[in-house]
Amino acid sequence: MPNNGASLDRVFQALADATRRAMVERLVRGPASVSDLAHPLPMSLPAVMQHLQVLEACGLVRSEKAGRVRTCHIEPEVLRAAEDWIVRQRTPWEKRLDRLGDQLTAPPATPEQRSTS
Amino acid sequence: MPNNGASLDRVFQALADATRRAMVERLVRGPASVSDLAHPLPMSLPAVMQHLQVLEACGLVRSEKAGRVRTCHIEPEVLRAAEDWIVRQRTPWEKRLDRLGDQLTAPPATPEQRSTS
DNA sequence: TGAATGGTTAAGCGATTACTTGACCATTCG
DNA sequence: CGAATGGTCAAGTAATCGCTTAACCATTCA
Repeated sequence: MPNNGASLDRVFQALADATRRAMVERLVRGPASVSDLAHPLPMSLPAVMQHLQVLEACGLVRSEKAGRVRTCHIEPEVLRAAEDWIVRQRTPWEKRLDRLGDQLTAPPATPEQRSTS
Repeated sequence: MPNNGASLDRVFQALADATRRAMVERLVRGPASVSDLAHPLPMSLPAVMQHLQVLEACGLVRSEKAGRVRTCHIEPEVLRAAEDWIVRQRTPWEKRLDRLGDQLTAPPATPEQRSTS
């Protein structure tokens, strides 16, 4: 289960594009077809398809085809995984700020010790 | 103030790389020099420098040089901006789930209306 | 002074991105 | 049937990415 690093790569990479974020913003308001997604975007349909493939590759979006129309919907858990990583970063530096309150006058100390040398 | 699209692009792009995320994970535990950052990473110093430049370009990290050592620290507000975008997406689909509870039996309706045609 | 340490610059390279155009397939409907 | 609609495939391209090596500068210290 690639719930780890490589998949976070893909999720953040997917979110690193304004077009794709716009597609996500659209999909959180409800499912949409590929051309619904494409309609407000200033690019060709194949381009939108490629963005959609990026979103699907990282699990952020899923889609099924019924007749000739493919309907896309968002997969909120993956969005949540990205959020979780960020939140997990916040916790350590919040703790650090606590300790900073305790020992504001402590010596600068070693900011980071070299492993063995 | 580029609190908007283009800067979110850069932040997510910065986070879309495992090396850069590792650097962030390190920095949330406290400031570090460039070579501190580089030490656990399987790549050359210049490569780390380039990653650092990406992190600085999006405001996620700041650094000052004292003597011959450059000390880097994280800039939590930018991390927060990325988190905020994700959270803002969660809200609409949570609301959507509420409405879904109300009208589970409603007609499929128009998933998205074409603008004018 | 001169060597070690810490960082920086520049050039180059293969891989990946974000598109494009053009052709094409499949479903639906007059 | 045959045209319109919705989507897909393939190839090409310019720009960006992640990394390397080699050379170099600046601070510190024996």
